[in-house]
Amino acid sequence: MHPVLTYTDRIVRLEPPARDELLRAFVPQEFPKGACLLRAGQTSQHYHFIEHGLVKSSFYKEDKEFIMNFFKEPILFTEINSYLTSAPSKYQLLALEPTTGYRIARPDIERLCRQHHAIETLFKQLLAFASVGMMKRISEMLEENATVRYRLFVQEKAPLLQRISLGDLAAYLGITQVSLSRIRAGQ
Amino acid sequence: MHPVLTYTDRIVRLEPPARDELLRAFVPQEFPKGACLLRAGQTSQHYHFIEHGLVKSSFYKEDKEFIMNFFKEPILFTEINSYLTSAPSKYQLLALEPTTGYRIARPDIERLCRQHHAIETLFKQLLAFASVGMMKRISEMLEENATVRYRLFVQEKAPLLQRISLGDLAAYLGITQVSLSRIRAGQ
DNA sequence: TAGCTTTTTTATCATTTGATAAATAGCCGG
DNA sequence: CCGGCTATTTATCAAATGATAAAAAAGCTA
Repeated sequence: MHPVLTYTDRIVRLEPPARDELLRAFVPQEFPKGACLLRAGQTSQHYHFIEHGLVKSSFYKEDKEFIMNFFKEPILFTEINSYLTSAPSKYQLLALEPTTGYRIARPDIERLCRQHHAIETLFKQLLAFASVGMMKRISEMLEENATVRYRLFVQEKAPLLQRISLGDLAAYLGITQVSLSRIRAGQ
Repeated sequence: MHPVLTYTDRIVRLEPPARDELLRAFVPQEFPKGACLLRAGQTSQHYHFIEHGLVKSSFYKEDKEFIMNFFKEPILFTEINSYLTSAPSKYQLLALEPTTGYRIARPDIERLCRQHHAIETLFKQLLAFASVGMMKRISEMLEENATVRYRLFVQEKAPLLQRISLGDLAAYLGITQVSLSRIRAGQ
């Protein structure tokens, strides 16, 4: 089965016409390590499905990078803010590993959401997943200091930990890499 | 026109059958100041429409309160995490002012979302708004210190500022009330 | 208005995190 | 295997924030 359908089947059941039309709208994509799926300043016009690989969503503030999220296979995602508001993105999407997958353009998504109620349900569910994740993130940033947030990340995202640099982990935790090194050393 | 429809009309256009059925599912609600719309530990089973009033979503960590968000009229919202996962809520919803409005139960929402594509679109849009807001929040917490986050709040949410205590603002910013007082004093 | 409670401010000291620089370790291409 | 990158650690000092206590201000109610 097509990897996009393997993924969407676990979220919502699509009838054959919806499945077929959805698949026709997805275009294969391939990115070497370090390539940008979306540059800051561009508008997010696609959802991306990652079949293999890892992508980070990040932005820069005065030469310091901060990471909003990591997206690893299999996942269907986009830079939501720019996608929803049509504003230029503050964030870039950058492949941390050689990444392959597919993408679908917003006009196709909007048309398919209008034509097939179940596809609208699918994209609503994607927003629901994103909301749950962001709420957890905000909650942790409010109540836990960097040391605890680091431990939680290690506990809950152990497989991801093997694939990202400590610098990127620090940028995700919202601290400097030097601070993270200190935390790892145990004070 | 019914205040719920005045609100939803600005998000998505509903046809008369959908409008009527939607309205029939909303039940009037009234809360005095200090009342709980949802207690921590309960499962979030409703969306709430606030016609007049103000509600905070917050949780406690070792006697310290942290605030996830303020919801002021007019708004249709819920504690999303518990609503979506059916898990007991970590968060409470508490009226900061005498609050009036309506609520709609999850089984009704699910039925209406199945029956009326446009109602599904409406609730998808509510998730979209929530996502945009949370992304901005995460972004700010990563890149700005408490002083800047305070200034941004004052700039962007001036009307809300008049209606909440400094203690609640500190709990929203993720700092102690004493720290916020120091920030306001200007170092 | 007096007295009580709650909110906000001020002060002091401890802890966490940042900035910077330098040392060490790891990695990769020739 | 060497040399040069890049990533990570260590060290030092500064800045931001927390914890605690107490004072001052504001609000409420009898």
